[in-house]
Amino acid sequence: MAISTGAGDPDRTLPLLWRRELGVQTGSRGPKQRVSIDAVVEAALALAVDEGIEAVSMRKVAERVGIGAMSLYTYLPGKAELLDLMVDEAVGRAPREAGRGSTPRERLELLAREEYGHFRAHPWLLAVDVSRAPLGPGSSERYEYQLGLVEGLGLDDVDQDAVVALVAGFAASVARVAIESERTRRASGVSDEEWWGRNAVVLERVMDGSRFPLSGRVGQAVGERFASAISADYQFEFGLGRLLDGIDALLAEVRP
Amino acid sequence: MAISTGAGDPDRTLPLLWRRELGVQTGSRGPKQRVSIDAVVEAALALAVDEGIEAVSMRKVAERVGIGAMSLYTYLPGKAELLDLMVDEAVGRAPREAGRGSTPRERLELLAREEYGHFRAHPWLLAVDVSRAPLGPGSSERYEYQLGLVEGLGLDDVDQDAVVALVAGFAASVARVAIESERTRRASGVSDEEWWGRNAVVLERVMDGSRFPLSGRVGQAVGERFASAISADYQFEFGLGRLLDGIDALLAEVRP
DNA sequence: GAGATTAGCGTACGGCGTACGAAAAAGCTA
DNA sequence: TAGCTTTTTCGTACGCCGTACGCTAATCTC
Repeated sequence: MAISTGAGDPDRTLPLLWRRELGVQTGSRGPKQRVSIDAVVEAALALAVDEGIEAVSMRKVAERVGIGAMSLYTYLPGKAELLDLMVDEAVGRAPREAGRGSTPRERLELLAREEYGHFRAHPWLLAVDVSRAPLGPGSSERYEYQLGLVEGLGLDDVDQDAVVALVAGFAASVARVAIESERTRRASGVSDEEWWGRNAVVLERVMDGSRFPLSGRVGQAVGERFASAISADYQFEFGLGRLLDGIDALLAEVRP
Repeated sequence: MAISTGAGDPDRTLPLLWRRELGVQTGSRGPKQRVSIDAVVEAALALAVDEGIEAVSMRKVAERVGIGAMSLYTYLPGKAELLDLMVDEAVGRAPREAGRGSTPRERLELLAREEYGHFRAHPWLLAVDVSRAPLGPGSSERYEYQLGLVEGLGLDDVDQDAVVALVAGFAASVARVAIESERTRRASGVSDEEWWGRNAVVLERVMDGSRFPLSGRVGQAVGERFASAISADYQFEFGLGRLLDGIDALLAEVRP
């Protein structure tokens, strides 16, 4: 399933995202709301952490906050909007310490580590399709923070955007494979060794030496060097080094 | 949603993936199967292309091949395995022309363009969580092909793996944002201009000039330069340049 | 107090993956 | 040829999901 967001009407979603800035517009008549939107979002976040994003259903979220399932719809238009709020909240809580780096390279490296760590700590985030999610305070603040890391380096505006997108996208990309392999390992309840052992019987029948020579050699080397658990971490370190080298070359050209 | 795969038992999935190499093990007694696994996979692929991955349900796939929904379970253990087969099939069909590049840099550039183009052409692929998906013939052949592009450059086995993963991961990462923004644009049925116009009312109230100065300036520059449709394409070109610069620097060090 | 408004929520609908078991088809054995 | 065994087919059903609809009850305004 694609846990997707962004399908909601922006006219409905934006005021929800910026609810703290705009103030809650609740009617004065009728019964008071028994809980708050923040409590709903918080419950959904907790549920995602505890049981994974696919366990976040309207019924379960409602149960967590102590109201009926359909009562949720007096707080939110639907599930898509709830996911929007969850994502913006989580993005807004990512650390913002990369400004401490003393060189541009160091700042971008810290940014990449921050993003990587945040996605590893909140794996459900990458399982939500966020396509043109309405701009909320969390993602806006993070974007502003990221741009601040490359301000004044001689890059034009478009390339400032491109650099931070490149670094953040790289971190998300590696985090995604790390998370996916970790989740499957957990779900299957089988260690890497046993998993490969069970595969070996079939694979050896099929991979006669001549058909996949490089894969056989390289796959073995990778497998020997790393438990696949930490293979993603090496991917991250290796890729980050290359990426920062490439960005440094650009910065050297444009240095003001 | 996370349309997830890899939950299946590899003892069941691997023989399905390598069915052409191993031969189909169908019992001789009883009724003949009315269709083939290949027909099932093909129908699922067509369905994913026509209506998107979230429309791929067991009931609809069965209807497309002309059997009852529950009959599918005599071909496959479940939906997870069907997704495994779809992904491996689609990956195996990606073009493999990057070997024509005359320099390592050129080959990796072609690889990135190939991957990017393939994901753009088969957007449903990136919506499937493939975590430690059992190795099938399609992904095995592609991995072998990718490794061939960086063979003999002086990289050790582990870094050969890391380089191709970096380039392919980058392409997938940019393709993902391109696809997601395109899908949302289509789903909302609203042009970029109109979408921003509807957001502007709320955003202007909230983004007083002082809170997000960089975002405001850069966001405007990006918006003016690109319709957001082609913004991903610039991200790709920009990122690819930096990435290849960084890899080139490494290759210059290790050149044999 | 009367009326208007709004939150809460029970019920229900159409979708999903798939467990279960009956029916039917085909080959093997006697 | 008759009966048995194996295997495919598939109708029904269960428990999930998101959410449309409409009633009840709480609370403010007049």
